[in-house]
Amino acid sequence: MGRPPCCDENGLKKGPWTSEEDQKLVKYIQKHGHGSWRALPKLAGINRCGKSCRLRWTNYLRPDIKRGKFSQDEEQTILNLHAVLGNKWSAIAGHLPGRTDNEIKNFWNTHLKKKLIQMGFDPMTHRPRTDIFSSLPHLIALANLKELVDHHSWEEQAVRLQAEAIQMARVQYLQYLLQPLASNGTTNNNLNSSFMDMDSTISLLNSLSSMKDNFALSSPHQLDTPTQALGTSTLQSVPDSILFSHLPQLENPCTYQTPLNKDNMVQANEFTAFSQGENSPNSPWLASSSSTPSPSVAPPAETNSIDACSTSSYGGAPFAWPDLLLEDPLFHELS
DNA sequence: AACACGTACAACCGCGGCTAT
DNA sequence: AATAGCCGCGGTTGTACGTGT
Repeated sequence: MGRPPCCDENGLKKGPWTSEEDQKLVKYIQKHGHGSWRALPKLAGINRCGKSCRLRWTNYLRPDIKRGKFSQDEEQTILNLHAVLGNKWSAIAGHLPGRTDNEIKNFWNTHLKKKLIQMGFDPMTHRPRTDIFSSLPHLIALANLKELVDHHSWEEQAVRLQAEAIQMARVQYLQYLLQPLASNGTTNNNLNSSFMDMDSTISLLNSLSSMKDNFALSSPHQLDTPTQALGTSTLQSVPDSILFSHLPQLENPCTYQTPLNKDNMVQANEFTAFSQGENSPNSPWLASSSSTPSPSVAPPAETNSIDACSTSSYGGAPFAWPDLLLEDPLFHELS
């Protein structure tokens, strides 16, 4: 429709509010209520647009606003709600009395988002990230831990880290190769893509766990999936040069799109605990961890659909390699 | 002390939903 | 049914303040 912005009128003030303007606004609303925001500025004697007045009132001047730092409980609630609702700040604010959507949004962008990223989680999906660069802090932490225990040399660590990075790249590339499978003519794309993500995650976990145990780079995992069909040991045969030449093609490799299915929950929780580096009592991803009961929010729809799935098949759909995969030279090297 | 850089947060902008005409 | 206008929301920007060099 292209309605012009309400603040187009010339002569209306913008920018920071003065205490005088605040007083006028508070006084007017206390006496008359805000009524029509568009009409309010004139009636209150404020040289601003109604939108600006509404924002100032709802985000700053409202008497029921709780100022000050967010408590641990509030932080936990925001994390929980964001995992379910996403960036629905007003909906999240509805569960936090006295907090405005703007305040929560700012708190998220300046604190919580960074916190999640530092912990190796995708702040949008709340799931572990597997792309190499976002995982580097974990790899380094892992190497440092190992060093403390075993007193191995820096050179050994470097070799180990390099090997681990290559291993992760392999997993990532495999995930990239398998992406078309998840959307290749079957009826339940969400279901299939969840298998892809889970398998890659488990392969990655196995790789890291194995390294932790004996510096071996991988161990085969007993899952009846295409990932297993290729096998992590087969992955070891991928030449690094080919591998890294493919990496720039990866599109958003860190995103996990679907929840884990219930049959894989044990592995999923292990991975969650592992990824966090410690069993944080405040973990938003562990069901029993919250110190306060989570608000009753309906789970996302796809969570329910996953309940019906099984780890032993792809919903019964006949399996075939997609053309995109068959055309890839690396696929032929792998198989 | 001066500067650069990072952080926090208030405020603005533009879009879309809803409602009245 | 189409249009116009209001309101609320989410994304982005601007700026004050803090910290490190």
